[in-house]
Amino acid sequence: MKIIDKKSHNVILMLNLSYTEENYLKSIYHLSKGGKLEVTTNAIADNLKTKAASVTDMMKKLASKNVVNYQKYKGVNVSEEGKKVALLVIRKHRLWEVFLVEKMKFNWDQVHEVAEQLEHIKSSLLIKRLDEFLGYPKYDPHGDPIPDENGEYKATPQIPINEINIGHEGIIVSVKDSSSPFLQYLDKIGAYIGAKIKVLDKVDFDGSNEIIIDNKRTISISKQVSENILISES
Amino acid sequence: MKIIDKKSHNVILMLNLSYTEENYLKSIYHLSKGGKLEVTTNAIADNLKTKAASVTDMMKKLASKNVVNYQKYKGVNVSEEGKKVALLVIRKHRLWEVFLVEKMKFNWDQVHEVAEQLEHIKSSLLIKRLDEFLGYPKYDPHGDPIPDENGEYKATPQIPINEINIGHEGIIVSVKDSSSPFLQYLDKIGAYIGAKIKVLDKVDFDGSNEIIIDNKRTISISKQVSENILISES
DNA sequence: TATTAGTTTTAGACATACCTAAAACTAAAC
DNA sequence: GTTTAGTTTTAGGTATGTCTAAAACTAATA
Repeated sequence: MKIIDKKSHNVILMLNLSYTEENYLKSIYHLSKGGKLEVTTNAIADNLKTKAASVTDMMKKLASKNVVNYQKYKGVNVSEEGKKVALLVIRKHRLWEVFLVEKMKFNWDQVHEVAEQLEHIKSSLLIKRLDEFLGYPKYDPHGDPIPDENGEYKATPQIPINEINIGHEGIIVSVKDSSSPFLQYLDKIGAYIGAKIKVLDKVDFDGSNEIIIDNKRTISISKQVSENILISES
Repeated sequence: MKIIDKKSHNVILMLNLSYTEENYLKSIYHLSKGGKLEVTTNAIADNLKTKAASVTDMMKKLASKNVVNYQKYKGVNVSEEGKKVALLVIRKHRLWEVFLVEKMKFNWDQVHEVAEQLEHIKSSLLIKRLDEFLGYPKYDPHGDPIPDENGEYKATPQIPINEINIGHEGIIVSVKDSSSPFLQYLDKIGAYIGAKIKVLDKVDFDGSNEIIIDNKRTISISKQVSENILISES
């Protein structure tokens, strides 16, 4: 269906994609790292827990709708139009995650399944109002950036704790050292991906940092540890 | 799938009904006035804008899942289990409508379409928290009662304005017609759920009613309009 | 009671999204 | 250049929910 936007007089393609088609686009967008890499059939099948043959069928359909660029045996990627769809779904997913954690008091590990459903609700007004209601958040509870209405977002700068200034806070998004002893140490102190960290104090002579985790647990971590925990500042 | 409820030790049938099946149950529940009347195939087809043949197919399927009582040519009704499903969907629909109006600043006439989608989100925790977040509302923005977790609600005696005697007054609790044009008309004349209405005069020859809204605005409404505004007399 | 109009069901198709199994293709090893 | 292992596509089939057209049934009228 082609409709004319009365304001811009541009031709807009009204894409009415199914829940399933939206999920495929989102998967391809993620696997291609935002459209940068070609994605294989098997990678999509693994990601969506389906079979390669089903993926091939869907690629033909999405190609016919011009939301992916697909050539037999040559892999697939999102088209410009498909990228917009994927980014809108991601925007909705992450806004709903913020809503669930901030307003519905969900834990960060309870939000994903429900957000997978909510991301397909079709109402541009709702998304606009939800964004406003939540105070135009830039990051979701996992520290991932929320695309704006135009699909634009800045990649999260990931900063080690030792580079965060006193009083600043953020979310643990990654670790540099993923050895077992280090991860066990993180577990012991109650640090995990998604945990909220605030830097309370920095000790000059040994480079250690005093931090509070999830506004609950105050702890001092060594310079070495603080260099290996990456934070997305908020 | 049968699971055992740890608290009650009762066997619970985990019904995983589709979006479509839920809509059929809701429709049958409404058309049967809460399970009181037998519902015909054509009535369901009209209500869901589908065809009688499709309804028959679905009735067989819902009967096999024990959520409706169905006998060929004899009409259909919700079973006890089906009634629970229908009431949960209605509860979710109405809670989301309150959310959209109170928190998302939607107008009355904008909520229905979106609530039709949101009512199928599967998360009992979300509904519990949403209910809490909204302050345990008893009525939706159209004045319809919201069933509690057990599916119970009290029906308010709702009387159309044309049946209210001269000099009597009450509160608008609901509307029969919830089409966009009608809701916009109500908005225009300053009528809303919760508004105080007093019937000042009734004109016999055309059935129109002269009313005063909130002791401020005196207006004449047609017979048609007065039949579609429901009042709780006080 | 027989007819008939309207309702409901059945039969057979279609689209979506999935599957398995076999065929086609790619790319790397020999 | 062949072989081969792995990937991808095709072919054909399944389940869901829809449809049209025809058959079956109900209930009201003659």
